[in-house]
Amino acid sequence: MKQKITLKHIARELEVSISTVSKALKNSEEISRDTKEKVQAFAKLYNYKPNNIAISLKNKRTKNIGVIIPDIVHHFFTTVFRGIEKYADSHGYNVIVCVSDESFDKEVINMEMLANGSIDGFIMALSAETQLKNDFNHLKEVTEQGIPLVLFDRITDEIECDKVVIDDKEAAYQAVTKLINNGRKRIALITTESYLNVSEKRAEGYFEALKDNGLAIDESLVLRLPYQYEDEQKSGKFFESKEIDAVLCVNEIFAIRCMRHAIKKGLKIPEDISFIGFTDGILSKFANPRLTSVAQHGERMGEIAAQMLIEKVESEEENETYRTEILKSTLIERESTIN
Amino acid sequence: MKQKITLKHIARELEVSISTVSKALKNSEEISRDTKEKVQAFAKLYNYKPNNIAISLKNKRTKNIGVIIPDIVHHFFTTVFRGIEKYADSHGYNVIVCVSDESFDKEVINMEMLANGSIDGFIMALSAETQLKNDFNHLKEVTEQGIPLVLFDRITDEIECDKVVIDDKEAAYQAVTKLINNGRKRIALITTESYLNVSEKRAEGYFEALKDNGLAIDESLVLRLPYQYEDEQKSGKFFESKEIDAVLCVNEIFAIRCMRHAIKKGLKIPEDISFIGFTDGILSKFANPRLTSVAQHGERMGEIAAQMLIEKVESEEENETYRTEILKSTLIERESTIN
DNA sequence: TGGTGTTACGAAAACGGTTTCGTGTTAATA
DNA sequence: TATTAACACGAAACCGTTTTCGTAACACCA
Repeated sequence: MKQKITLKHIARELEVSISTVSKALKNSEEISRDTKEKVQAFAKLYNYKPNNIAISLKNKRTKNIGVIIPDIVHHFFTTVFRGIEKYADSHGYNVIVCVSDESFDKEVINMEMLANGSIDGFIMALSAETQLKNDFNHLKEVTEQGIPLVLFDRITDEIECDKVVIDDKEAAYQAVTKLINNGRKRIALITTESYLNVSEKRAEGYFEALKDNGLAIDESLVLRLPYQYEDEQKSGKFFESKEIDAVLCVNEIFAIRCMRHAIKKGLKIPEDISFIGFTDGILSKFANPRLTSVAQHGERMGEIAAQMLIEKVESEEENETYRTEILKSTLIERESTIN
Repeated sequence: MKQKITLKHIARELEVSISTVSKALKNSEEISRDTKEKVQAFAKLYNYKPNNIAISLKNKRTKNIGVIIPDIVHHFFTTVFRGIEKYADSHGYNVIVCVSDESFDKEVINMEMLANGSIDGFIMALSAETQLKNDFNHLKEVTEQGIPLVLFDRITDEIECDKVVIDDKEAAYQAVTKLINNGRKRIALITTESYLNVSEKRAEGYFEALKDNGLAIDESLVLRLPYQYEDEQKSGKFFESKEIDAVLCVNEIFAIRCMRHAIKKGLKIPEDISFIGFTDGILSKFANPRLTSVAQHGERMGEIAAQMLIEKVESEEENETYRTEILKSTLIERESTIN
């Protein structure tokens, strides 16, 4: 087993001091040509690479970013993660991921773990439970310690920090407006049961668009489903019993499932009933019919989050100004709506 | 900004030595009841948490696992990752993810980066480019340094280390056999162009099943597509020109796309033509018709990989025995085949 | 010859912990 | 009373770096 070589080894071997080796490797002016060449040659020969941990301890900078997300088998989060990783990697940072599993406790534990020196800053999307409990002390503690934090998608107003979101309300508004312009009158909203910031925003946009276009708000056209629903009974009944000519779903899975119900009922998509989903993921693209969907530009979101974080991490002064970046979403029109 | 408190602070405040504080916090026998209580109370009050980096440096153990995968926006890898994260988390380990983006160079750079002290071991799936180049020096270097390595899914025989795979060949064999038992005679294989270990194995199983069942091997029924293909021309033509009654696809995207071609051609699934895909992901489940697919049990795979790695990391002796775990895959039958 | 300035290097502190070993104080024992 | 053991703690080394500061050796100049 080849042992990793350290400054100490080089120093001993070349009969110079550790400081000399360290300086020689950094091409310091202090060291003579001869010595530098000797040291550098030796280091290259034995493939010396400084120990990251030691450097982290010394510099009090780890070059690690902590990412905490509710789930990883989830297209949108994965997309954001890719953006984060991409930006981080190209700027010399590594990414440590923790999955909160929508659990408040796991979120807290993971944060505390990472906050003890493992990372230089956090990027996170709140777990459903955290949003429900409305308890953000763990975030507060971290920011009070001066650890930069960037929130994305699932955010809260209670914490002052940088944030990146998409214009959920606006996106829903536009989507519903489009449906109305296509002549749709009875537009359903399929949303989540549990309290999620984003779902609420989308619902707001839905209601506002109806109102602004002079359509009555009919609460019976709003269906709330469990976030991870497997049981199709509830949505099945909904489709059987209602007369609907368009549907806005807050995610693509809801949309795909509901399209099935519609097809089973004998409805033609998009002629009899139109569908628009959120999260323009793999399902929207490959569904049959292909689903018109609100693209959230997750990768861009991740890049922006990473950029915001790294800027804060690397800025010397404690900049107490935070910004919230609002990304424009895009409606990707496909076969489930009339063009 | 609340500064993080260290042993030194506590020692100064309580007018004892750093060693005493350290021992008191670990409930050492050496320290008197009084002192221990005093120190522990103080530590709790100021919410003292040891610095991970310092501990890592001292122990030469980071409690971090490095995971290098070709892509993260990819259902199977994500699933494996979830298994890894889950097991790691429950055993006190954090996970650092790097994405190789199917690039050899990125894989090498990321590995070297992490190998300098950041992690205790690696779990990885090789990039396509690495498999093509057949260059595994970076893996060799790492293992020679005594850093444990577990390979999953995209593996190589050139490196001695723990491995986890599914029985790709067997799975393909079973799938094709099933199609044959359903009376299918002209079974196509849609696979990848680039060299991927797994695709080759699946092709082997396909051929062997045909042979064992007395069906002629017709190379014109094998279609090779670029890994990330967007252009549907090639597969479109293939379906137009061939008489086929069943298709085995090495991933679900290929399957979904090809089902579209078949439907467009006026074929009925599964009556006229059956489809089986690999990677039982979200697409298989929600496709229309739902796709019969080989479940690779990614999460289980990740758990096993993590378990193997952590065992190696924590075992004192340099155990030079490696094992290859072969997971059984499962054929999930849905609407795209006849039951 | 004494003073000054370079040059080239080493000692040591620091980052924040853990751990070994030495030692002063007290109490028990011969 | 002298010896010994137990107790409770501190000093210091160590992990692998970086960086500040001190200084030996030499050259140069007046």
